[in-house]
Amino acid sequence: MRTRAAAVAARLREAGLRATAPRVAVLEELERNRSHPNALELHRLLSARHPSLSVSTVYLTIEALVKAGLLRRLPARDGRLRVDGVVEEHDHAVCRRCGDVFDLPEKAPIARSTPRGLPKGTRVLSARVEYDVLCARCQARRHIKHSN
Amino acid sequence: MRTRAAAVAARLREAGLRATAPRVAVLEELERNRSHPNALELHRLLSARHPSLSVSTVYLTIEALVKAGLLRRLPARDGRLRVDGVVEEHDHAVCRRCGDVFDLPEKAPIARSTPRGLPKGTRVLSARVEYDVLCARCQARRHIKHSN
DNA sequence: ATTGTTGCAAATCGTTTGCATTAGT
DNA sequence: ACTAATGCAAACGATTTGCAACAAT
Repeated sequence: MRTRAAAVAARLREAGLRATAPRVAVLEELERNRSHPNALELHRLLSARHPSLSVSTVYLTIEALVKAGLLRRLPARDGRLRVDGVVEEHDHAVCRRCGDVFDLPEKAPIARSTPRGLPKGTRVLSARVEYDVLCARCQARRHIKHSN
Repeated sequence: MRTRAAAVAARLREAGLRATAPRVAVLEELERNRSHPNALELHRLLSARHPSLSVSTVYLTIEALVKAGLLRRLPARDGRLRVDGVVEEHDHAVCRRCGDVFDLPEKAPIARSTPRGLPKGTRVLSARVEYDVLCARCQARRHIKHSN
C-alpha cells in the first residue's frame, strides 16, 4: 500500500498539516475499512503496525484531522468519541443495540430542508437522515448483551 | 406547581415506578423548559430546589425513566449523556457550535423510508432528520469559545 | 534550525458501582 | 413491614493536559 500512504500524505500537506506517521495511519485505516471506530478502538487497530503509538496521540490526531476537515466526529449514543472518514454529507444507519454505524451511499431526499418551528435567528447548515436499525448480527444475537 | 407535580407523580405510578422526589423533579424540569441537558447540567439545575440530590441519583433516575419509556437518551457530539423529555419520535436541530438541541414540532417526511445500501439483513426501526444549525446565540458570539 | 507533533504520565471529567440509610408503597 | 431508591464515597473508563524528546518542514 505504498501508493495509498503517499496519497494520504499528499492530502495532509494540501490541508496544511504535516504528514506524520500517526496521521497517515489513521486516515489509511479509515479508508481501508470504512468503519466508525472510537478513539480507543482506533488505537487498538493501529497498535499492531505502530507499536509506539500512544492513546493521547490518537486523540490529538483526531482533533487535528477534524479541524482540518479530513475527518468528522460522529454523535454517539454510548458516550464514546466515534469518527467518520467520509467527510461528504451522508446519511447514517445506527444499530440501536450495538451502536455500530453504517454509511449510506444514497442520500435520502428530505422534503423540508428548512424546518418549521426553529427559534428565530437559527441558521440551517445541513440536514441528514438517521435510521434506527437492528443490524444483522444483533438480530441473530438478540439475547446477548452489548459488546460495544 | 402543585398540579404539575401531582400529574407527573401519577405518570410515574402508571409506568410502574415509585414517585420519588428526584424522579418527579427530573420530569418536571424537562417539562418546564424542554431543554436537553446532560446529567450534570440536570444535577445543577435541580440542586437549588433539591440540595441533597446526588449526582449518582441523577444517573440512576435517568436510567430508570429511560427504561420506563418516560425519557429518551440523545446521541451527542460531545460525548455527554443528554436527555430528551419528549418521547414521541421527532426531528432535532443541533447547533454545530454549542451542541444545543432543539425539538422540531413537525416531522419532515423522508422520501425513502427503507434506504438502499444497508448490509443484508438489517432491519430499519425508525428514521428521523437531524439538522445541523447555528443557533441564534452562537451566530452573535461566533468568536466566543464553546460554553457547553 | 524551527516549530509542530509525539509519547509518557498524571490529571480531569463523566459515569458507574457498593453499600448502608431512607422513604414509597 | 417490605423493598426499592437514595446519597455518599470510591472505582472506573474515556479524554485531556503538561512537558521533554523527537521529527517534518
